Amino acid sequence: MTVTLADVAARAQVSPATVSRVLNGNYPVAATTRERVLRAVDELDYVLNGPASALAAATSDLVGILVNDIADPFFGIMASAIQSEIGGPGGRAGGERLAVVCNTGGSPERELTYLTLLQRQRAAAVVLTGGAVEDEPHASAVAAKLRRLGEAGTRVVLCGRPPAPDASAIALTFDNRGGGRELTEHLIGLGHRRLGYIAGPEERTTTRHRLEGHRAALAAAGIEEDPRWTVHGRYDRRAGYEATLELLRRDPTLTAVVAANDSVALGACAALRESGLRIPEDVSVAGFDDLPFSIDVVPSLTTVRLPLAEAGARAGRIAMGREEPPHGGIATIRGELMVRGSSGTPRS
Amino acid sequence: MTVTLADVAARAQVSPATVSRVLNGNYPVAATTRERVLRAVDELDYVLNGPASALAAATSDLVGILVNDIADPFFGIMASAIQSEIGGPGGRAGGERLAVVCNTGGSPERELTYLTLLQRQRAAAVVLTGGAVEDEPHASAVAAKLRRLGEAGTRVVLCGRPPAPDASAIALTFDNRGGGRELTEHLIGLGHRRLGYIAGPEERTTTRHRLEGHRAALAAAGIEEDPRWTVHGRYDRRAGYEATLELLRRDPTLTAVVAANDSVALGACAALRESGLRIPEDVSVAGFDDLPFSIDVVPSLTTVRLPLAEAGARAGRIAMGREEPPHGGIATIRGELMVRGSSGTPRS
DNA sequence: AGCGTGACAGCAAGCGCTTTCTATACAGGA
DNA sequence: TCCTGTATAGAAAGCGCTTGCTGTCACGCT
Repeated sequence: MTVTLADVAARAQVSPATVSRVLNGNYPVAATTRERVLRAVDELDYVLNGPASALAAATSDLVGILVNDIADPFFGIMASAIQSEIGGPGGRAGGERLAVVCNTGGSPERELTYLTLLQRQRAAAVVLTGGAVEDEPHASAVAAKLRRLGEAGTRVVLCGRPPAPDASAIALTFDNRGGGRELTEHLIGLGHRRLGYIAGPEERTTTRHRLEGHRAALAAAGIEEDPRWTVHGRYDRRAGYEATLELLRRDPTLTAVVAANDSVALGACAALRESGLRIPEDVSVAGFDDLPFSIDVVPSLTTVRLPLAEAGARAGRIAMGREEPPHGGIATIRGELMVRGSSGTPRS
Repeated sequence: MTVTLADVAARAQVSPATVSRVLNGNYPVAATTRERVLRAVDELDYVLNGPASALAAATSDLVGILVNDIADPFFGIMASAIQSEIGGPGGRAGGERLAVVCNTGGSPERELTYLTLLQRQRAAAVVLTGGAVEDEPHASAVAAKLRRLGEAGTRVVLCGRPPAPDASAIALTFDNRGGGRELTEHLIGLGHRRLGYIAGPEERTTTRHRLEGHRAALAAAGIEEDPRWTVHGRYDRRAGYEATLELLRRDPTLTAVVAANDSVALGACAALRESGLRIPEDVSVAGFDDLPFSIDVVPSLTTVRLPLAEAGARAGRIAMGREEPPHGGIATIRGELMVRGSSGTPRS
């Protein structure tokens, strides 16, 4: 039914071994023979059987990219950058690899299952992006799985994710804490003293780090934080919208709202406007990530730019063994404060 | 080194065949035996070898999702919906499938290579999303490849993509033409007579269809189009920004700008504002797709909502054989005009 | 002339699983 | 009691490819 290596070999009048070697190009084959083989491949429209070759060679050309939410540009941008370096089709020549992005939806179980699936496929490399879940049993399960993957020869790289406690994987981490701190310092510098904070889901590292940075800035300025000023929600505009309404309900005198990320900030802006508040005259707003739309909204968003594409590209190269891992296996990538229209001095 | 089926069998004191059957659950195995096997699997921390099982069974649990640009929420949302229905981890129970999204970057070659890679992996199904490239040789190469995939048992579904000429694949198409027409009719209804159009890349079906809809509306209203009113660019904000500047340069009297999609519209808004024009008082703006941010920008964007998530989910179910394909293999999905703040009556 | 030496090509042994067919065991029914 | 049917387990033959090892041949050297 389907064409196999043997068929090609027969047609080219060579042994299957020779065909395999022509296709893999890692063993000397005379030019004329190669030619003959390639012609046969072409004529028969032969396509290598991936599973069979993966089995025989004990390696595969699959590279997994785990993301929390593929519909979120934060992950999309990173995934895109990683993938372009993985050198899937169109990347630099050489082994064509199938870069596959897996959407965990932020669920620890799915993350684990995808990891198992990739392990099952004997993936060549795995890149995990975005914040991790801090739930203890899950965290150690993931760590164990990553260790096992590493032992099996799969290269594991974390991108925008805190290093594993046992440092078993190479990690490119975003300095969420530092960015969060800088952002809030900026607002404090403008004169704000009552700042609401819309945090992400409780159990995520990203959420915690950004919040810690925020609080560190408050503490450094001697501002005592009111527990009512913090609300948790998901990382999307809807959550930002609702959280802002809640914040306003709890304390209408807030002069600034710091959001967990740009999408949340967008929702916050909508809520503020609907509440009749002007930005930034009445309330300042700040985001995080600097996604593409952030500069276009009105007023443009004050935020912390994270070099998502650069980090992704680097992670991709490291995963492919095309770049040296950072010294010590861990690199911290800093964000850059982008001061724009959504932040201003508080109303007196 | 690595644990194999045979190791598990030895430990559980059964034959490899039995272990395989326990794992695949499609053959009667006594409860006590099953139990013993599962315990052994657990104790040895055994993970099935995907390639080996795919080879032996001649099927795999990979499902491919092709997207033009993973960093674009348009595709992210669809991919996410498809994936959740594919029932990757966390989906409904049963066969766990590895849904992999492949980023073609809009390049025909990469699209083709990914298709080959998926064919090589003997993918269970493939979903192609978004507009196709109209370049003839490429189009027929893709069609041929899809046909071959179909013959090999891979289910092929097109989502948000025009049906293949030979109707070889199931297609869920967006009515881009109708949406484009409706949108422009709306603007004409408001009194606009000089409308700029920022189209996507020339060779894409989506671009052409939306533009045709626009022109049909103009023609129906007896408005003769000035060729200077159309500019082509990519589907991103940057392109929208630049195209708008160009449009303004060519004809400063335009009263409306219709963009290829929401991101482009966002860039257009930025350019207009920087040119000192108010929206919609001086110039109306319209987008397409109704991405999540479109309702939050100021002014909120008049656009055509495409049910991306619903379409994706449906495509996913069809790909998994969990929903009947539409009658005739083709379904057209209509968009819905969303009239919002960015469109108004033209300045007299 | 004899022979070491490259440069290629082929043989054949798996890689780890699935699955068909066969074997065994026990329960009823005749 | 013997035979048949049913439930369950095992033996073994691949699935299509890779690769270590074994030729074979044509040179060029001594």
